[in-house]
Amino acid sequence: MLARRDMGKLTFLDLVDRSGRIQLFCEQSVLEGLDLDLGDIVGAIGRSMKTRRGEPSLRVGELEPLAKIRLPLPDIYHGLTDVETRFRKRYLDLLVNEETRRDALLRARMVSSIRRRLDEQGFVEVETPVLQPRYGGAFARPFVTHHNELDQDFYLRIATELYLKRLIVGGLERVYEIGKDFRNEGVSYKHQPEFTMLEWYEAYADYRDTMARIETLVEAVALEVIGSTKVSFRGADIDLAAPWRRLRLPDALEAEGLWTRDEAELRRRLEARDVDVSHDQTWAQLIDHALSAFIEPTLVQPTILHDYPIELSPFARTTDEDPTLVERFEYFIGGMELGNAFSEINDAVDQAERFEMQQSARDAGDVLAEEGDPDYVEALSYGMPPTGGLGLGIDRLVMVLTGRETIRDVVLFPALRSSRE
RNA sequence: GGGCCGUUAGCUCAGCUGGUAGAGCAGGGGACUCUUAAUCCCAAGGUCGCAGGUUCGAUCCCUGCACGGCCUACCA
Repeated sequence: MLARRDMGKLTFLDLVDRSGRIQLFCEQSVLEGLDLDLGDIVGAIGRSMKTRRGEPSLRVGELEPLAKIRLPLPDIYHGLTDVETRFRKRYLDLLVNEETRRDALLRARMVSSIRRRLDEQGFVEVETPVLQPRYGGAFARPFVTHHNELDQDFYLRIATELYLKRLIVGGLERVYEIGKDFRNEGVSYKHQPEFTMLEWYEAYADYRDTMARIETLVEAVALEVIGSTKVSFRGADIDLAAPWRRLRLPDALEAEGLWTRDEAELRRRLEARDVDVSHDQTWAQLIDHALSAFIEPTLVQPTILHDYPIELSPFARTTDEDPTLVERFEYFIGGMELGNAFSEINDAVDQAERFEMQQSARDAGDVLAEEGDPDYVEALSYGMPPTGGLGLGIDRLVMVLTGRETIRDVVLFPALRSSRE
């Protein structure tokens, strides 16, 4: 019960639930002996009617209190705007801000739409370990925890990649997982320490098949969930309809005058553009930096950026034309990376060599470069079919579909520092 | 990590040049049989984020701290 208008012997109440709002029309006798406050939960039985002003209402015959509010509700008219309170007490945000409720439901519909479509396309949903003895599948710092009985440290997964591909080795052929990944890094409008990731792996597919699958998936999900492929995000009008623009990464950098294999030269060119490259130890890190500073922000309409340097991509197979490039793409919407995909390396020897390349990068000071995973290499030794794999940041797609500008708005309980109370 | 900004009643917000704080909503009491941000009357509601400092006097000026926001840096 979120509004009450007393007219002497007549009382109008607004009852709100997930399905919307209905006005209750109560005569004095119905409310006799009841102590009703805004925020109370009540059940009402009555007949539908229209008031003189034409408002559809329920003429209440019986009103039953179901739950008593004990603390005052935030201002219904102004809503709850204090950002910190909205995040810490999301239940209040949901109670008084309709858009919050709407977007929470939209997220749920989006995830089930994705799930349903993948299921229909022959994918099998699986669950892989969150606690992993070694972490991999992404360049990120992990959270570490400890198992007492086993007396062993575990990492909270930064990706599901390496376990899912073991399932491809095992013959499941099309698998996916939707779950939380954990990365022990900074927070921003598009980063949270725990976030929801979709990864799928498809045997007998390559990155071109995967491009088609993701762009048609996003298009279909948008149509189903918001009824349109057109969205407004961060001040831009965006059309999610397939096919998406394709752009080779070397071409994109070349157009900016930033495509060179010469590390020192690339460093000079970036410095000339006032980029702080002091933290970048390797050519790969410099390229990555150039990409995020000069290319990513320009990719507002959905864009598939493909053919990455081998140094950035320890799990992607090389292109047929150029052994220094791999069959990998990232896709961007609204100047934000939504996900990453590639034709997987399916040869154990190739994979072992890539881990060695990554070890060299670590030795050169890139602390995020992949550590090897001998157990994974062993799995590949039993033969993995050619496979297309993809990751999708679920939270970020929710941002795009809802038009919310920060990831904290699409995660119900975002990570905040504890307040000392 | 750095810079800037914010924190006043349960909520939304005022508060001038330093003189111990106001409103609306919610909550309490009252009037009203068609309201819908209902209206009207009455009363109540405060560790001005926390701790110091300057001052005769601090919500206001200064310092530190906490939490939050934006930018930046870091970051698949």
